[in-house]
Amino acid sequence: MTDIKDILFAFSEEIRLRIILLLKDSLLCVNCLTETLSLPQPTISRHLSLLRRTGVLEMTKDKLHCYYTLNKSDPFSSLKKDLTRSFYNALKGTVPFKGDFKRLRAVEKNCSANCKVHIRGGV
Amino acid sequence: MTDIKDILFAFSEEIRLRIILLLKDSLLCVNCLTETLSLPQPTISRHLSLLRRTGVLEMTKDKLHCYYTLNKSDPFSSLKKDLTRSFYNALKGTVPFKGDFKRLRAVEKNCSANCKVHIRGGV
DNA sequence: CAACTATATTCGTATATACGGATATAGTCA
DNA sequence: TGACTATATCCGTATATACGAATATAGTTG
Repeated sequence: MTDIKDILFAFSEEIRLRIILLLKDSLLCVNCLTETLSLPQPTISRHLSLLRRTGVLEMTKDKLHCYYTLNKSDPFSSLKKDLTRSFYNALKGTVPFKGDFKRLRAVEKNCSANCKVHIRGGV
Repeated sequence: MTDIKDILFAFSEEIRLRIILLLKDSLLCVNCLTETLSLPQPTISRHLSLLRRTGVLEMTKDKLHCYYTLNKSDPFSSLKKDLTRSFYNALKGTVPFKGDFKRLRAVEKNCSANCKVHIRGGV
């Protein structure tokens, strides 16, 4: 049921875009995202929930942890992939995104869950 | 001064996206856009003004008419180009965009200004 | 069962946005 | 100059959005 308005909305907020780009080649738990972005956990959860409703992300549960990653199989997935790649290429070296990637590397070292960063073959 | 938030905002509204895609390979006056989209003229002007402030569009005046087209020379232009192309490829065949292109062809025939549609070498 | 961890949701508030209608500006032409 | 055309801006209103703090849910472990 995702329509173009939902996609526009999903990609139109900086925090959501930071989340999308962090998940571009990774599978991360909510806690890693929260720490990487240094934002309140409810804020992250709210955005994750919206991105999931919109079909941008998908989530899998494993025991206590909820892992989020890009949803690769939905009607508009090629547009979402394009947008993700476009934003990634344009922004990976800029504030605040560059810092996000750097912080993620530190955060995931202390993570007790099974997050995976830098998955090959991402968008 | 355009920053990423402005770009996100500019591309996040359906009417604005319709305008952007109509201007992808064209140079159009406000009136042609208004008629093509069948929306009140102030609505179109407001969105055009925002898109210009954000650096997505540029405008040139010629006598009575204001012509809008994509702004090809600004800091984030490659991102904007990418986004435009991504949206165009994904949406050109869908409602309401497909109808917009069709209506534009009819509208520009009766246009007394010097609009140019389907410029080669667009984004 | 109790304490703990991970995540989601609710609630109230402040702010932002879009819209239509009316109006303003400004150039053109008879 | 007066009528006309093209476009921009103002204004009030209705709606939507984000946020933080508090709270709820739910699985895990001692």
